[in-house]
Amino acid sequence: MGTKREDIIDAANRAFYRDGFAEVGIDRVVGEANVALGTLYRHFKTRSEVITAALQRRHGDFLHALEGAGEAGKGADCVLELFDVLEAWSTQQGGNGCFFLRAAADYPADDSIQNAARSHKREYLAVIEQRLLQGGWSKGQAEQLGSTIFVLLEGAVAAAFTLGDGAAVTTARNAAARILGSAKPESG
Amino acid sequence: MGTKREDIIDAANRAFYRDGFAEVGIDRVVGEANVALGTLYRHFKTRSEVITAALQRRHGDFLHALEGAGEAGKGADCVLELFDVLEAWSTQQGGNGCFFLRAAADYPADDSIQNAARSHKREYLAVIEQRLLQGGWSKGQAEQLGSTIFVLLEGAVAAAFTLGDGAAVTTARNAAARILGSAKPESG
DNA sequence: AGAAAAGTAGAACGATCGTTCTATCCGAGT
DNA sequence: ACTCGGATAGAACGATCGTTCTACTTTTCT
Repeated sequence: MGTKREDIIDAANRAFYRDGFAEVGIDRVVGEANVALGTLYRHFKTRSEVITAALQRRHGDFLHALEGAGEAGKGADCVLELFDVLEAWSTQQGGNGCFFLRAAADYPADDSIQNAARSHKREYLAVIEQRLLQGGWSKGQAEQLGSTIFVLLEGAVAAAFTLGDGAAVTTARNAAARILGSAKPESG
Repeated sequence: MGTKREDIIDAANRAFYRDGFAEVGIDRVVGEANVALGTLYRHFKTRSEVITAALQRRHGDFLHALEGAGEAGKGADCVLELFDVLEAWSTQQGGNGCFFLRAAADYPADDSIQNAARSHKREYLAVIEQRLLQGGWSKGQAEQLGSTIFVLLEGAVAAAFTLGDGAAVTTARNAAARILGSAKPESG
């Protein structure tokens, strides 16, 4: 059905993520989506709605990628697999940093964009904590370790963007492994 | 002398960092700088030059803040003080994430902006490695640990922005302390 | 088949934006 | 006193952008 709508959202995701919100306009999005201008404005009331839809779609895709791997792991492995998913995801997307942070920073006055970014990060953190619980850590440990893993994952995408390669994800993964190893679920 | 120029750069830093590149124009900068439009264009040839100057100024201020603290520490302390400086800096600036990453993401086709962001991060990483050397770690350890500390620092500002409070910096600092503790310079 | 909905190409509009220009004014230096 | 470089306010311009509109064609549904 709404395949045109999906095309627009896909194109918006690619264009905005690759070239930045400041440099791509609606015309670039319709051009990359192979869609008429009127079609976009039939599906979305405003540019802000396009961006919000792109964020929501990316959130769904990312969560799907997260849940598609590492659910069977035990101990630290099911947490560390988050880094593997992130590395594949980041390089596949182009390694231009976190799309949600970029959108939130560019449109601090846009409530729907702020909401999309905030709720994404909340759910992301929740997934991390759930993996820690699944790995055998207690609820209190999961909250504490979850924040640390979250910082490492966020730092990984930021550093990968800055340094231009995905080695930072491996660095973050190693750090996470060391920290998880020194706070084993058996010993807590 | 060039106090008007400084006013413009200051205002650009505040406005762009607070409200994002997509939402603030040259008129907002001149308005916040209490300066005439012609004055801005006497000092800068283009908007891109204003942004680049803002980045360079912020780089200088940040490095100055870094070098102003923790130079006397020994061992892990002189590295961990980077987190303390970052926390003060981040909350003082408003906690809207890394200005350089945001600029680099928004203007991927602007060479001077890309250069300013890239060289900032390079120097930042160099400061971290220098602190590790100062703390007694070997050159090889400094490079390896430096990447990890860098990831933690980058993750700290990103997470602080997302979660809205500075607790992420403390989380990152604790993680850094644990990692530095398990790779003591005496034992390497 | 026929009607309703969705899509297309492109013109058009109003607003905004980056940039330039004009005219005037102020302050410092020989 | 006269000039000259920097500052000011604001008009002006061309480009772009987001959004709407028109006219036409295609798809979809019953």
